[in-house]
Amino acid sequence: MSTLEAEYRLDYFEEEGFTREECAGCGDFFWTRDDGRELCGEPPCEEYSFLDNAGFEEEYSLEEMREAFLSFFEEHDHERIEPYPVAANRWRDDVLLTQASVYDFQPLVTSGTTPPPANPLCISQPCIRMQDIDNVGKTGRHTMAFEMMAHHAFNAREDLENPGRYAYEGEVYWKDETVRYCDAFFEWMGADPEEITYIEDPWVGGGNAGPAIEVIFRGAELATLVFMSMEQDPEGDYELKDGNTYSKMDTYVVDTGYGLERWTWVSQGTPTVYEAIYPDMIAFLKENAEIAYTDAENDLVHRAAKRSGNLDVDAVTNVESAREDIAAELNVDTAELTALLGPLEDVYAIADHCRTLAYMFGDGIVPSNVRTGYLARMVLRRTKRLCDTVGVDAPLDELVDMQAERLGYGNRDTIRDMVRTEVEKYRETLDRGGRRVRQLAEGYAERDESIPVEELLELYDSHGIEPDMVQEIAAEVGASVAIPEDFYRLVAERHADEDEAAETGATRHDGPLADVPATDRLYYDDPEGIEFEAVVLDVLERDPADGEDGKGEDGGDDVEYDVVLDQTLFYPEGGGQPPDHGTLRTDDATIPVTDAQIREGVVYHRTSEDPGTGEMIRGRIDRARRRRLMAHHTATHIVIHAARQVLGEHVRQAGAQKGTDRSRIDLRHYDRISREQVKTIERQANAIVGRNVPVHQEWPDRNAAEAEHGFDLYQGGVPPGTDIRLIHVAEDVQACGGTHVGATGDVGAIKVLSTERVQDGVERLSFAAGEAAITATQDTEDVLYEAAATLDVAPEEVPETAERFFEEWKEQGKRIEDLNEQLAAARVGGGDGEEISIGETVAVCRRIDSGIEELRATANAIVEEGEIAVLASAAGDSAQFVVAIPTGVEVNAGAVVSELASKVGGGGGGPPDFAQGGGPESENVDDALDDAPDVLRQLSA
RNA sequence: GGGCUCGUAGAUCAGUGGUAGAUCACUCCCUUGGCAUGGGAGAGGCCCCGGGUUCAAAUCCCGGCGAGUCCA
Repeated sequence: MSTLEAEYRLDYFEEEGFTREECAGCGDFFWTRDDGRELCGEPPCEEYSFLDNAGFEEEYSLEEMREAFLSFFEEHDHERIEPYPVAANRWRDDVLLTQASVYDFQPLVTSGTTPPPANPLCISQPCIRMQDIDNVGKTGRHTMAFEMMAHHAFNAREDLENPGRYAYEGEVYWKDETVRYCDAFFEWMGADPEEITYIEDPWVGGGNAGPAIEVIFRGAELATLVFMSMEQDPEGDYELKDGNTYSKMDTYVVDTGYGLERWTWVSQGTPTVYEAIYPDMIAFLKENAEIAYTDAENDLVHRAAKRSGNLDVDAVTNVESAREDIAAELNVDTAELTALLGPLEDVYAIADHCRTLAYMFGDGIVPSNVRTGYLARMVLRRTKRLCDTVGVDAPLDELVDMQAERLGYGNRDTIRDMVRTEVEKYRETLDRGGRRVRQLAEGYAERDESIPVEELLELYDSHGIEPDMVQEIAAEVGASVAIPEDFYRLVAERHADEDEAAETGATRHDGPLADVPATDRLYYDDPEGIEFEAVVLDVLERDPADGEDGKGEDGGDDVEYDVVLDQTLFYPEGGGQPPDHGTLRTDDATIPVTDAQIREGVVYHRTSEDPGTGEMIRGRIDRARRRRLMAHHTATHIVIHAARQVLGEHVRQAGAQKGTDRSRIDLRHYDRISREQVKTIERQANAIVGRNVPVHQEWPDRNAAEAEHGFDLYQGGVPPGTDIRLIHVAEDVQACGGTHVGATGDVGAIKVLSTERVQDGVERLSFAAGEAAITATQDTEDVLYEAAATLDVAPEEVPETAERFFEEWKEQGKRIEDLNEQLAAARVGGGDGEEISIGETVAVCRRIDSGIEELRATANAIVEEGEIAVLASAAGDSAQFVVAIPTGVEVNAGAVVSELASKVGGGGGGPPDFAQGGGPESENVDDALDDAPDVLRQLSA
């Protein structure tokens, strides 16, 4: 086993006269030019010493600092790269948000699968870290949004047998040069090199590891230099701090991070980072919230802020107790300090959160109740609450726009629209929640109970109502409530036993793998091709147990095969496009292909017969099926393009499935799609079809393609590789591996069939293309014609007629009710039936074979006369009874009904004055009714 | 992706298997010179849709549609 100590003995340190010291405070090893130095320089061993004592030659704004860094590295042979979106889930599915510059290059570049956009490169990457959200504003140095400036180099070992297997070759630079660049940048900025310390701090994360160095200057960690060079390996020689063993990789990556905000702050030496990075916005917010301090207060705030900046946040988890310590140190009352600092902290947080929101919405995140959309919603609501608390009355969309403008986003109108929509939704949630809580709290107040914790959890979990809000409203109506300390832990407990759903793999091929070269796929060069010749390279028998649970039309136990060819026209399932079907013909047989899957470049053709390895076959694909699939695939691109034109550029594909009869795409959008919008989308889509422009493909270098078309290329995921396939449909360009028609006119027609809200923020559009569009339209028309025939009117009269019928139906219902009452009144006193005396009351026992409504009405009428009603019916399949008792008569109607109903094999009940019941044996109704007088007498006794 | 909650008059909501309700809004009448108001009467419901259980479903069960919310 080996530790990483040797990894830090750099020639550069040697040449520059550095010495290795052990920190007297924390015991970490560090490198310094100052050989008398005992402490590593990082809090808590030392305090920030740049506050009111700027560390560089000049003060820099955020923009100036970014430019200084990037141009410095540009001058030193790095290529400047445009930042990636903050929504990292647009190119990787293991994380939601971009949290570091290296995220941009994971996993495809760091693994060597795909070349980097430049090598070496420098970048300033916007990042969002939600973990620190509670500290933002309070500690003086935490921000949720930040830019990580970085220089990266991607290296591959030079002694590899097969260097061509990685997308980059050889070493660009490694540890010595990295530290040299960092050191040089400090010097260029005018920092005193004696003050810099390089702390040894091995890095481990996500299955990778390597030596790493923290760069400390005046108490602040200004950079981290990570040398990603190892991967987890049970056989590995290096045991690292996570207890796992690691071994060296073939590729190794320089991963650095220089916090733009920190550097800007240190250059200015302001008490908090926020004042250094958003001076204008903070001034605006302070004025808007009418925060003004006297000189004495200002001085106190200033001194407190300096102390906050010095807090070690790892050690101080509780902001409250930290505040007490500061108050004690400054010799002021804690409450007074809180009252003074609270609004300021809120203002800081608002500025930071608005920047976060600008990044999120600017990079195309749409608010929703899942994934990144949910995070955006949480941040937005939190920000809105902060604004309300501190008294900022400027509309939130305006505040976010201030940051969006500063960040140079071009879609500011959409951003504002999304913020406004979200604020409105939040307001509705608060209204709804407020009413619910008020009602609930009043109930508990009346019973003089306090609101239980379970209720609080329910309010939060199911209705999004924060405990604070419950407390506020409870206080108004005089109900008590205790919020437990560990409230959010209890929430987490509620969600503890939810199981994760398994991810569906990229391919459904689950059989054994063939050891053959990648299949030559002919469908890209010959999209119209139907027939081809090929050699059978391998035939793999499938385990019947692996089969698709007997769904195959061929029946249960038949053996199935995966046939591997040297080349094929069969399109394997992928990118939401189903596989081709067709046949393989040998000299003696024509074998149907029912599925085609691809795995590691090899296409597997599913058959129920073995064509024989080594045989020459003629393949033929099902032309009609393929044409329909191609039409739907091209139509998908057209519909997305049209939807973006109609709904906005933020619209992106969140999933798609093509079919032969209909296809669907899920679109990220922050509102329901109206009928009018659907019509416009349909019109625009068909206009593209009508223009009949050629659909063409190209295979450009991915980085060139990204530079030209941006990240919106990847509607359906990011493909690996150096070159990517682009499909141009009119003005629309997408990275796509599917098959397409030759020109938009070949799509024929596009008909949107339905919209459905699949999640908040995701709308599903179903549509049909070509022949299928005609069929779908005909189906819809059939429905209309059928309805028209039933109503015996012309189709165009259907809506009006349906409305009239509905109105008449309602009228008639009322009329029937009315007549029932009249009929009931007329029945009273007259007619057949038995009238008997129960004590001093007359009881009417009568059979009326009609509906229950009529029975009830009649019973009511009889009761009004002061008489007991016992009515029976055997009109339907079953017997029904209604018993009504006038007030003042001591007979329980429920008991009577129950007794009578038992004679027809059923039951019944109801309130003592009016009960109903019945049973299935309608032939016994008369017998039961005959017994009624006895029953009444018995029960009145 | 998963969990939870909700869907009843135009609006807000009661209604735990037995005759569909309240408040506001609406219409009309009375009170007043007019307004605020006060008094009275009335109209307004496929109880989201479809199945199931039951003598009986707004109510219980299953499915769908619509809305909200929390978690990763």
